[in-house]
Amino acid sequence: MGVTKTDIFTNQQNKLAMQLKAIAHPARIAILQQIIKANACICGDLVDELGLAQATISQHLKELKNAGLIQGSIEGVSICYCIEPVAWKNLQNEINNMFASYKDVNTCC
Amino acid sequence: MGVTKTDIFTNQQNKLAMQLKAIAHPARIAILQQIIKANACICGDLVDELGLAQATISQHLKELKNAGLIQGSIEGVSICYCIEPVAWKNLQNEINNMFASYKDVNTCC
DNA sequence: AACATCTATCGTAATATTACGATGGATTAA
DNA sequence: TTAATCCATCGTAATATTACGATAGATGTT
Repeated sequence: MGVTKTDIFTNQQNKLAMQLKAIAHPARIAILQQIIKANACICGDLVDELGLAQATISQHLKELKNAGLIQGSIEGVSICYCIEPVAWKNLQNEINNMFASYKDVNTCC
Repeated sequence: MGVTKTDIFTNQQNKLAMQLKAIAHPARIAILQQIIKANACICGDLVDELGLAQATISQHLKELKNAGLIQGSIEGVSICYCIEPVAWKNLQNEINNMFASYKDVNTCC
């Protein structure tokens, strides 16, 4: 027990859950917002912007990267992160579809 | 340690993270999809539809309810769940804003 | 009242997440 | 080369999540 039963769900459901989970943390939301806002991808600035330790920020960046939502490239001594456009738009579509499938006929409850 | 530092983030960031976390599980995605599909809110049918124990489904429903995304009403001996329209649309907007704020200028990384 | 049905909750075990200090590897500057 | 800077990773403690059996409460049926 204690582990999610991914085998009884579809690949689509598992992937969507995995990517949503990557976003579902205030620090990672703040990181994404900062990356989007600054466009010219930030790196260690995130440590100053948010009030978290460097190791913690690095860990959050790793999760966003593992989910495929951001990408990083070496920029001199520091590392530059930015949105991974394809995954970002795919996720946007998946979420849109999910929300759009709900028709507010409200004939229940 | 081990607890999310909500105090250093905005209410908006915390709320969005909280609601996204509620959705960020394949079982809860499947539950939401089923509720939307059936419209006429299901209840114990979810236990049959998904391959999870009744206690587990009930726990997932509770989390969706705590996040304000669904509502339940007593329907005879069983309980009928459906989408909470207001929260659902608010969340849809919040997510849309987040994704829409990204302009694919790709001048980095 | 007695019974059946449905669901919420309790208790619990296994695992995952969160945060941070400390350390090490890579790159640039002196 | 030496020192400085930046970041990833390791190790770890505290807490949260996930899943399920067992049980209890509520409603409907006989």
